[in-house]
Amino acid sequence: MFEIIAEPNRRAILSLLVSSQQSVGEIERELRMPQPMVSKHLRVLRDAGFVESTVDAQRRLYRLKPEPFQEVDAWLAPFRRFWSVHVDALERHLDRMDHMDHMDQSSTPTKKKTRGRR
Amino acid sequence: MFEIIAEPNRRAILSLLVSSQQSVGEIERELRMPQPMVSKHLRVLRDAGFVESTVDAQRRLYRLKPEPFQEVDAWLAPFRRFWSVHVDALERHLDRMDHMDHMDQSSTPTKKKTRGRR
DNA sequence: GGAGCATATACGTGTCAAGGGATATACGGA
DNA sequence: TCCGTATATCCCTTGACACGTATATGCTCC
Repeated sequence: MFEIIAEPNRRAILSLLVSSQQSVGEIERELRMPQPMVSKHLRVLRDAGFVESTVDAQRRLYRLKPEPFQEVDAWLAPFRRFWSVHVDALERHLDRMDHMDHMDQSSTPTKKKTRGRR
Repeated sequence: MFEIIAEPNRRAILSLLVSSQQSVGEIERELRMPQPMVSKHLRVLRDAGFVESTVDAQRRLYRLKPEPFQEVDAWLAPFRRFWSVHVDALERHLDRMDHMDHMDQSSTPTKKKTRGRR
């Protein structure tokens, strides 16, 4: 699944499809990519469940499917917990600096603090 | 960046480091992976900013860095909007079925609805 | 039914990176 | 200073995949 989105052209195609469904020809024009390459990448994306297609005469319209993205999100979850801990630590650190600023009135013009409290 | 996490062994290493920092030898043992391979993957991860290391005598302790994960999360953001729309659509669909259940008291024992409202 | 467009597949080629093993570097202890 | 441990780097081979070109399939309209 990660191998799929590791390919830049495939990510470009996915980004295109966020706004709305597109035909192969539209993708080909917008990404300036030879048509067989578009079709092949779409094939990979479809096999991996990232997109699905419907037939409209000779055209095929491709649109996103949510499931794989949710899986990526699920993989990311543990790390998200980890990095928010770090953001909290940073916040605490900055809070301490705020306190030091309050105690030290000599006002050496350091960093401005424009953070809001939760 | 996606190429980095596309490699299964590297994802395994990252998952290991979620709980706490680890030395190369510990990773080697837990993942049953030859040591040069561990070092090489760690090198890639470090160059990409996913991990950082500190020296402890002959040991090197590796721990996660949050930034690249936040970038992955940022990339995922537009798609998250997209898939929550779909979840909402599903919710609306199920809500409609709820209404139909209420209107139709013939109570054909279909799916139980155990969803909560937000 | 034939022409033309839209899309898919087949094949050949080059590149790049993972894996394995051997070896180098660095540090701590006797 | 010598040895053992811990980690990093080097070399080589192999496989996978992206890309380009050529060709096949399928549909619409005249």
